Amino acid sequence: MAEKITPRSEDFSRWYLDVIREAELAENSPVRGCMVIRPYGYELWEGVKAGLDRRFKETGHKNAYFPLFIPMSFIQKENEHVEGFSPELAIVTIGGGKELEEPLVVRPTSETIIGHMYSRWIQSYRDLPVLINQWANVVRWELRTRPFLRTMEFLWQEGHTAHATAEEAMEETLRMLDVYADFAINDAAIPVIKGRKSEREKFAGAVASYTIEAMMGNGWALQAGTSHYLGTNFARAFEITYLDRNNELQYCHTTSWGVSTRMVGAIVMVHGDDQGLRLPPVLAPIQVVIVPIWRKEAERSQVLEVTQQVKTALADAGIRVHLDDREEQTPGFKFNDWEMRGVPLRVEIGPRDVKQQSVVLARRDKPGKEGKEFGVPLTGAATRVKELLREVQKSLLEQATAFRDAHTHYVRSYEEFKEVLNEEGGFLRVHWAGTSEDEARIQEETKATLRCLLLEPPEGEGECFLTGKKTDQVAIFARAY
RNA sequence: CGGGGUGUGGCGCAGACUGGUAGCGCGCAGCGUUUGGGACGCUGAAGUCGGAGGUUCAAGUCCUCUCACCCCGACCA
Repeated sequence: MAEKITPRSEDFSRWYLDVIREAELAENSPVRGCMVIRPYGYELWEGVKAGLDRRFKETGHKNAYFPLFIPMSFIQKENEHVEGFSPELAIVTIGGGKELEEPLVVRPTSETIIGHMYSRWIQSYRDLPVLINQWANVVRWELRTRPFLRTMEFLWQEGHTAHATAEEAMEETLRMLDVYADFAINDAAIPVIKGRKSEREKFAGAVASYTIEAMMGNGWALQAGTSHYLGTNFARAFEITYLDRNNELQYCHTTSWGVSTRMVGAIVMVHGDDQGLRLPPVLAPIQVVIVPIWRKEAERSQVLEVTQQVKTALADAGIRVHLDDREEQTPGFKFNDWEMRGVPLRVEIGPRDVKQQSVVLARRDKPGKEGKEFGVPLTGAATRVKELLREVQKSLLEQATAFRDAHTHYVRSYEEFKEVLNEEGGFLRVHWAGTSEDEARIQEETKATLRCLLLEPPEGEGECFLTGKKTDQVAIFARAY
């Protein structure tokens, strides 16, 4: 049978597109730059949503919904914000067959309209903080798109909070960055680096932007989530004010933070291998697939009876299980098919197993025989499956961490920087005291960008690899999506 | 927006230079044999050859125009 997935080593970008197509996560749409998220891909996104939403609720946030359309004038109220977004806005100028008096912007993000509402809702310090999140779609007119990583329309959540003081707002900004990191590491099994964006890379309108950066399987970086401290920029633009205890009018300090369907792309690119997807059990739509095997008609009913029992036992144990009883496919085909779709664990049940009252378990994170366990007693199967799911989750995180660490290099000079980047790629860890112009030059010459400045670098003081100046600031540079 | 490429059953492609009744693989449907790592046989359905115009007795093939998509570079969750 023809190979449907290009090997990763041959062409990573092609591999990524192949996996997304073959695993039926998403497909290109008739509209250029947009994608259709198919049920399996959407279930994965629902897993991401569930993990994040739970954490948002636990940290005191409520969900709400704001409109898709934003008056043009709102976007124009905050200077940097307009400049940052105007090239990528989709604008509605005709409605109901008539030219609109004021064009409506299809939201690229909702700071402005939410700011407008906050100015009405917030009067007193007693109204603060306001902690709201919304799940929504947004549109940015991108020229160069890639499924999940960058599409013209994408799904995300955007949190928007308002606080009395800068300290509180900053605390919130960093708290949500921690929430993102916790989700990425524990649910998505993606090791991420928390850091601050440089002036050049920060969000348009923010005072400071923070990021979680992940390394993809080709050594490139991906910003998997961002959290912004907006200072009083939007409060001033939208007059979000409150009276403090001394009856004095003050501007609120606001934050915003977002994670998008890009996270799905990250999961694909961090864990996937030449066989296809490898999904972390916490997020996998199907955690366990059962494949029945038989030769003769007599064996069929016996085998199916046992697979049905196991399915029930696993479902009762709270495991997302699927029984693949298709008769038109051979077991071998099913093995490959479900591996390609990234199901973490497979249960094989054939006549031999029925006789011994046992099952065969195969884990996705380890190839072939190495990942198989034979003769697992039927009675203890659910317990063993649960253990293995935990192990697979842990193992995926370990593998990704080991990969990232193996491809992260501390460099001391620009020469070394270029050499390592060319020969190995990956993350370049440097002491950094350069300017935005230096950053631009590095990008031009090497295509690497400053991904983030580490929050608490363990290195201590050193010399900037570019300028030689003493600094305790440590940065990660990398090629990025 | 600059550079490169491709449009032919659902998908991947051949056919084009040299014009002469549209073909292959996969997939799909039916039947039978199969089933512990991507099964096989037989039968069958399915294509205005991206679009428009032109040359010609005759155009998937030659000419002109046009549209769309993909890939590589400048901006971005």
